[in-house]
Amino acid sequence: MNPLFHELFQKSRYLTNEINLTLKKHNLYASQWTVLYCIQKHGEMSLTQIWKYLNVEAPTITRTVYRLVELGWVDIRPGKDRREKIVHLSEKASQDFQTIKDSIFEFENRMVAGLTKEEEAIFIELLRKIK
Amino acid sequence: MNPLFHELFQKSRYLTNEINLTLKKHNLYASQWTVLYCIQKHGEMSLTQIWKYLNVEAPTITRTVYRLVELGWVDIRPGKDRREKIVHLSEKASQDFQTIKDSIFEFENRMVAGLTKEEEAIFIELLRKIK
DNA sequence: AAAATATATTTAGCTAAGTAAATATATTTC
DNA sequence: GAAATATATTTACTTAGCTAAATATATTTT
Repeated sequence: MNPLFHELFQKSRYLTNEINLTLKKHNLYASQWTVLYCIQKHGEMSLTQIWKYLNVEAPTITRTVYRLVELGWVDIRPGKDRREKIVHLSEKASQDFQTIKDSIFEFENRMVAGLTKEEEAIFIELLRKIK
Repeated sequence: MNPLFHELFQKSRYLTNEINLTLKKHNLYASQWTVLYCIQKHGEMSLTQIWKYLNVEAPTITRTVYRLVELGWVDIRPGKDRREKIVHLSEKASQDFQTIKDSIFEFENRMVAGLTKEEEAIFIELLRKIK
């Protein structure tokens, strides 16, 4: 395999594992946090809005959101369109949000500490050229 | 989330999906191909050699290799150390290998067509700085 | 040689992605 | 307004990674 792809996949796996480790103290997994973050940013969202925004398939979001409901991080209410379900952060999630966001922020900064701001920009640019 | 991480995860997912699409005509999945490629390259390998080389956990390789046995891509024989299992390509896999390798090669080149060789090198270098 | 430790693999169970097809409700077309 | 089509969500099942703990065989220590 082209080393570029090999390295990219390895790093992606490494980073999700490290994020999971960081989130462990908050009893969250990476994908769960991604959904929480996305909902917090947009106020409240339907399932469809979430999966379209995150660019994953619908069943993935159904599953993750229902797990988040079970764990008490989000609540679901019906929308005006009776097909759709609107997801919003629970009281608990709203309270804990900033603390969790801070640990993730700290983690992310640690991971890119070896890159200058310019290199970060170049990296993203190159990443976008792979398609 | 830092856009760098967001883009990296998205691209990683996009690429595995595209590789799966490319491999579909050969009735293979990305991770199965990765294992086949690795075995072909090294002649034959024990399970431990495979997972250490690919940098994943042992149970992941156990599962993938046994699926490959079921599908007729690899065979397993005992090693001299009676704990270990040696995996090698089947007749079928050896025959089809070059064709599959060619489609993957074609796919990879298409994906990096937007980058110069120099940019590829820079990309890998930056990727390695994230840690 | 027996006990302790190490290594190779497996089992069980979790998150996380995917596809294909089913179900329920809305919207559009005839 | 009924039929056809579209949209939102769910269900069932697959690959693909992970951790923790079990099992079997080797190696080292005592």
